[in-house]
Parts: sequence; C-alpha cells; structure tokens
Amino acid sequence: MVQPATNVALSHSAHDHDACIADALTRADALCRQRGLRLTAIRRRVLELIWANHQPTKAYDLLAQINAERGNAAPPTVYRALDFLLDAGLIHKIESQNAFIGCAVDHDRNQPKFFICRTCGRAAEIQSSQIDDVIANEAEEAGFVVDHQTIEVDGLCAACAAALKS
Amino acid sequence: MVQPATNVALSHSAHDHDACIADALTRADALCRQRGLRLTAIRRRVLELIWANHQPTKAYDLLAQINAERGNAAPPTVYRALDFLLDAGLIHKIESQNAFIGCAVDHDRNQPKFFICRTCGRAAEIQSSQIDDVIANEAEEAGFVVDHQTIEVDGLCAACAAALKS
DNA sequence: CTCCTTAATGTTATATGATAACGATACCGC
DNA sequence: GCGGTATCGTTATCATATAACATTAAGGAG
Repeated sequence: MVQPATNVALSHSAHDHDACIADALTRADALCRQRGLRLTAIRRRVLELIWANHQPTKAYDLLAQINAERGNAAPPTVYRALDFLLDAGLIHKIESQNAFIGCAVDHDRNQPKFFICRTCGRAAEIQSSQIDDVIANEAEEAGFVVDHQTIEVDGLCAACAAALKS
Repeated sequence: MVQPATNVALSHSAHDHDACIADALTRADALCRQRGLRLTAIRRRVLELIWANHQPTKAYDLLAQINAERGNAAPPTVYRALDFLLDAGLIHKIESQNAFIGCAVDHDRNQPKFFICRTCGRAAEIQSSQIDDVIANEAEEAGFVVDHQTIEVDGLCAACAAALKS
C-alpha cells in the first residue's frame, strides 16, 4: 500500500516532485500563519508525507511511515493531524478510498472534485466551476441547501488510457 | 443507528411506505428474473430492510436486524448480499457514510447522485443528466475515461431547511 | 430421478479504518 | 514565572470489511 515517492515521481511525465512538495509546505505555512493556526511538527510531517506519496494515502500507511522514523505513534496521532489538515483545507479525503490527498487548488468558490485513475492510482483535483454551477442549479430547484460535496470520478487518466491502447 | 421504519415514514410528508417497499421488491424480482440472477431469501430480505429503513443503512445495522429475526448471521452474510445487490444495481453505496440505500431510478445513461440531508438523514437520489454531461465534458477535455462516479451532496433538504427557518 | 457441478451460505478468524477517554506536556498571553 | 488552553501520548475499544475454508442447496446433464 505504501508507495515510495521515487517510484511515483518516475512513473509518469517528469515533474519536479521535491519542488512540488516544498511549494505545498510553503503554502501551508503561509496559510497557517495568516489564520493563526499552528502547523506543528507532526502536522507538518503528515502533510509532507501525503504530498510525497503523491497519491491518495491511507491513514495507517502514514502511521507506518511516521513510526518508521519516530518509533512512537498511535492511530490518534495521525488522525488528529489529518483532522487538523482537513479543517484547514490543506488536504481532502477521498471517500471512496478512505484515503487522503493534498489540496492542490484554491477553493474560494468551488468544491473539491477528483478524477481518479484506477491504473496509476492518482487522483487529479480539477477546478471546474461548471460542475458546481450545475449542482447549484439542481439544488436550487429541489430547495436543497448545499453544504459540502463529494465528487469522485473513477476511470482511466489520459496517460494510462494511451498506454493501454498501444 | 437503526431507525424503525415507522418513525421515518411519519417524519415527513406521508407516503405509502409499504407500497414503496413492495414496489422496489417487485422491480427487483423482475430485474433478476430477466437477467437470470438469483434473488435469494437473504438477498431479498437485505434489500427489503434497506428499503424499510428508508435512509442510508449501515452493514452492521442490517446484520443486527437480520440476527434479531434469524439468530445466525455473520458479517459475510450481509456483505455478500450487499455485494450482490450492488452488482445488480439494486442498491448504491453512500461512500461518505459507509452506508447503503435502495436504487430509486433508472440508470440507463446516468450515474447515481445523491442529495443527503444532515438533519433528517435522508438521501434523495436525483436523476439529472446535466451533471453527467458536464462531467463528461470535463473528462473529455482532460482525456480522462470515465468509469464510475461518486456524487454526494450534503446539506439541508427543503423540508428541514424550512423547519429550521421557522 | 439422481448424479454432478457450481453457486450460495455458514463459520471462524482477522485485517483495516477510526475514535473515546484520560493523563502528560508544551505553548502563549499575561 | 504563572495559569489556562491546545496539543500530544497512551491504552483500549469500536466500526467497517474481507480471507479462507467447510457445508449446503440449486439446477442442468444424463
């Protein structure tokens, strides 16, 4: 279940994975400072591991990774960090997988949505406001007051679809 | 967690709940006969209980209900029935709640979607193809091949929103 | 009808995901 | 430095789901 970051970084088109992790942490630091939240060592490390895994990551995999480096840590250690990060909007939960992934977009007006590839396992967060608009319309018609959305689309990403065809 | 059917039936606008359950079972019988699937006693009973609960229902609640009437039943008994019903398209899983609900619509061209009320707990399955269309467009642009969607919108249903305002 | 194969169920054990409860510690404003 | 609150450690337990294998039942071939 645990996927070393190096494998992941190599498997598709190259991207500067270290920079991508560093960026995410910088953004998290800024956001927490701005809002008076405390990004403690554990919370920061959990966030870093989630970004490093680069795929939806399970709580117990994080726990194992933490324990590999620190030795002590029980489930609440990880779940509390995850709760904090979720509340801060720094990560999202992929409900269909009971897994967590770093937030890659700005959610001022739209809700998280993912395209999840069943082959490479990656979850791409997409930013379409169209989907939110349509849902808002449907809700309006039904008199339903929207609070939160779970939108997870499973299938094949472009790269994996191409690989399968050839 | 287990909610007696009578409470549920009374809580909002009246509907003939017995008939609604009976209809669902009739449809299930027909569909299984047509497709050569075996809607065995357990499977049928699990489906019936799900409809009777009239809300997303947890596997272990179903297990308790089954055991109350038959005494013997372990988790696999229920999970196997649920798997069958899911495969047959007779129920859906609400991923954000680890719960199951009867399928109320025809899915020839569109995928399941739910409006879930945080107050009364009901999950209304909606049939908009607009949402599917927009997702299909987004996927097209991204080169993503859609296989399955999880769309769960949490909030307040019209009735509960009205009740809160007054 | 009976044998045979396969699908379905029973049963035990265990894996996986998440939280309750409470004590100890660290941070931060005063 | 002091005191209150947030965070973390620790233990136990609850909740969700499946593996593995034994047993039984259903339905077709002969």
